[in-house]
Amino acid sequence: MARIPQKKNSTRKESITLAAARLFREKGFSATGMRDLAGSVGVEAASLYNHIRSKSELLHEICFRIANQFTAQLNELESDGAMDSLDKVEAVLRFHIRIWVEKLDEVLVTTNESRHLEEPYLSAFLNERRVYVRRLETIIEDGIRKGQVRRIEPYVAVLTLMSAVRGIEFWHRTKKNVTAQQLEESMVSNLIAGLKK
Amino acid sequence: MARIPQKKNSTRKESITLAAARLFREKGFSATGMRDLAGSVGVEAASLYNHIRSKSELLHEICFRIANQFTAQLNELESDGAMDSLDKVEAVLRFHIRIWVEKLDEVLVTTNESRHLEEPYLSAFLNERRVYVRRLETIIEDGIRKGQVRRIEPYVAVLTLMSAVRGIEFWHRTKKNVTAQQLEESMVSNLIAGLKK
DNA sequence: GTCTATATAAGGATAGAC
DNA sequence: GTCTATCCTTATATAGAC
Repeated sequence: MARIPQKKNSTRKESITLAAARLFREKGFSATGMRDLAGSVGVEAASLYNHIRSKSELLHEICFRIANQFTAQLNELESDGAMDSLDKVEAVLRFHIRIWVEKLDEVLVTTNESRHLEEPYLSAFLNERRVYVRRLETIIEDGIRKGQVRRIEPYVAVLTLMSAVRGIEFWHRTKKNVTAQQLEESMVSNLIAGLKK
Repeated sequence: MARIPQKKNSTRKESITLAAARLFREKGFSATGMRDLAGSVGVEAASLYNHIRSKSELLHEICFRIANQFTAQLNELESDGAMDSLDKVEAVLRFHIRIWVEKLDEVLVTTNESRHLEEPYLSAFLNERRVYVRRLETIIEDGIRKGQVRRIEPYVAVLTLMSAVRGIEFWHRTKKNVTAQQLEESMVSNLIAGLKK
């Protein structure tokens, strides 16, 4: 009997991956046991191995999926010749904010637990991130040359932007007072104002 | 025979604590074994227990020492009636930057690994942090009232400032191009400009 | 105060019945 | 595809000789 094609997020493996993202975020990769994960999925630990190869594979899946989303968005953005530098920076910033708002588990695991990737994936991941940061620096440098951006260290500016959005982790615990929209606008205006000449 | 009084950072326990901070940062609390720690100190694992009670105790020591430094600086600052709000924010920001530059291991462990504290210390720690953030919000609100600070969400502003400095983690790997001074000035001007009215 | 040896628990992963 | 049972390794921490 032919298998019915399924949407990616309805497969068994996908729901395991998302449960893992949640646990890896809450307890960390090393402190999360396969028995914890099995419990949160509703099976015994041994059963997980019919769907995944190892605990490491889950981390790999989470980290590279997120990394590729960042890279893909930047690719799209850079192919747009009409945008000026400051608008590009803002677009990247808004993308980061939305990922942190919408996919907290996965992006936090990518940020905090990627160090537990096994080689050669760890090196590949770090390299992809290095390249990504350098591309953002180039956009900032371009903005400085064109007089749209203050004369600051491009590297520092990129680090500041990428790190500032990590505060969204704490927003998630107290959403009540500030909506996602307010958060985004407040953060964007705050950070972009700091760049403008 | 009387013991000679020693400076705190020359005791055996202190050097173990600093070695632990380094390992906890690099590998995470859970993934760091007592054998790893013993190896980096130069003894067998069992010998560590003549100086410390448990692995948890080391984490506790690291986290509360840093947390208390932040609180103490804020206490000092707030007792200065002559400073206006924006200057207070800048002073806090500079203090954060310097801690991240000078004590990366300990502040990163405090930030990333404090979740592994045992109760009741975990609750005490989270509460201290909550209070600290609220006090910073108050300073920002004060600045808005007095017309020195743009009308943004105080909570978002505080999260943004406190998170932005985390980028310094990556600066440590590439110090060569940007000095600590440049880093501090670039970050301060960038972030404070975003707040000013 | 440090060592070797070990107690005790928990970790990831596999075998094989159903 | 899920289960029970289990292998094997590693973990924190302790006991007791020196």
